[in-house]
Amino acid sequence: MLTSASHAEAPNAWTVRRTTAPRPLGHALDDCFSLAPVRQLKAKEPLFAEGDTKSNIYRIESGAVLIYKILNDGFRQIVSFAFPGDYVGLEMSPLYTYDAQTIAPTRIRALPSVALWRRAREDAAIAGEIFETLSREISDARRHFLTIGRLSATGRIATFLIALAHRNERKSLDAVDIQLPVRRSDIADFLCLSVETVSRSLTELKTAHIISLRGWRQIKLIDRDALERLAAGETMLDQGCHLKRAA
Amino acid sequence: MLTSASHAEAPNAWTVRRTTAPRPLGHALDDCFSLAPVRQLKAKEPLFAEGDTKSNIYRIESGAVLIYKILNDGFRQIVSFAFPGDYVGLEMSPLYTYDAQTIAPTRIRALPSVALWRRAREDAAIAGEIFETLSREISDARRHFLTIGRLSATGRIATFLIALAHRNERKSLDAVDIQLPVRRSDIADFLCLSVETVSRSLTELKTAHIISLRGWRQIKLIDRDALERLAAGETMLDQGCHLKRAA
DNA sequence: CGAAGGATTGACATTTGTCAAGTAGAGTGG
DNA sequence: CCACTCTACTTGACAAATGTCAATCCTTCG
Repeated sequence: MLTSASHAEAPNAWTVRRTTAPRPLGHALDDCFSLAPVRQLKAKEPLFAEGDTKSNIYRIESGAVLIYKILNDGFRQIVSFAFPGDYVGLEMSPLYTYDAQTIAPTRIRALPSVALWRRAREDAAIAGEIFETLSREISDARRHFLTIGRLSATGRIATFLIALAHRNERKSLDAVDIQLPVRRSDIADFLCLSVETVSRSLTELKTAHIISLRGWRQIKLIDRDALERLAAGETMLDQGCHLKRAA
Repeated sequence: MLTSASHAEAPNAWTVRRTTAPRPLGHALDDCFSLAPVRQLKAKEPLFAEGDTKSNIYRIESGAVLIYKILNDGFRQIVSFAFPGDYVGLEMSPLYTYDAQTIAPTRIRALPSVALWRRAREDAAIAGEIFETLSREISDARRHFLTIGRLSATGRIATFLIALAHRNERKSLDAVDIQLPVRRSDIADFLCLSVETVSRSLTELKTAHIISLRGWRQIKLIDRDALERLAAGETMLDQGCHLKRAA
């Protein structure tokens, strides 16, 4: 949800030829990477920069990576967060089109892009999984721009929190008590908001007893339905909104 | 620029790998479609709806198609415009994820999606071109969300006009006197603005003598540099802005 | 325990959306 | 060719949302 991912289970044309097997879940792409060497990075280390020749395609093993772009006016736009299992740089281009930097100690596997393309040409299963991953990236990107373009600050935050919850569910982690992997300013740069607005929206959700905060990185989703509604475009006023401003 | 496309030479990373050969432009994908039957549609006819089973992938021969989504709150979000040469529905998914409707009399070719995927499995050249097209869609989608998220109304309009100019250049049409293919409300729904704001921004550009308007659908780009700067994030005040409000 | 970075809050400016007129183009029938 | 009409567009006044700047308050970590 947050980035191009390997979480792979869209039923589609490519999997058709595998329908006989109970889990047409593709591991072919993953397998390519399991042979690749692991690289260990510290926090805040660059992985590559915009304009670099794209030599490798990466898969995150542990940690977290920020994919972003520095705009002319100096602002930073985060395009996606990459977490364990996610691929980075899969889209086909001769150069990296973004900057990438770790935000925590991170282990990655690097596979030379030419090697991957060669294998994709030879093995239709791999090509198919790349199609799937790219298709998912397209729909993620489009969903994200709906989020940015149409939702209020609070709606965007709600969307973000729901996405984190989903991610935790997929990984069998706690989807209620969520450990924020990023700082406020990262959220802001991802959702095209100012840090202040992110902060205000979180406070608003807290005041409405939809979430609760423990420290800066621990968030508890109390009323997930309300979050879903906000993410769907309802406003705080639409809802029966218990306590408009009780405080 | 405006949609997933076959028009293959946006000034970006993609052009680099083609610098050696003058036109290594792939026609394999196009060839697939040239055998497909043509369908004739009137203006305002639906091509498919969100949730329909994806039976066909389309290529526009003439006319124009709107790809959009109706949101919960009734708003319409236009995801892209598809013009002659563009593909529609290429991304891999078992269902259409958007609505599509013609905005003018349109001729399209329809290719069964299973047929295309089969050919892609057999022919690496076709698979490669699909990769490229999808990759371009990803970068278009991301560029678009930068536009939506970071630019003022005027900046977004400028971006849109520049994109139209590029499109016309690619097709050897007039890139200065531009015939708008869409209405204000389509621009608004594409750029996540209200119709009124679109109108005001156009008026502002006209007043600054950056564009001129002849009727509703004819736009002349007078100061393209200024447009480029606005699209890059500069504000009207940043520039030496001849005539702040001379009127 | 103190320092430094990160987060929150408040006051205010700016931008954009909304609602309500009003105007201009395009098409139609006389 | 003109009047009529419908739709698309423009403009204005105002409200709401968000960004900006500045001050202050937490947390974390050394």
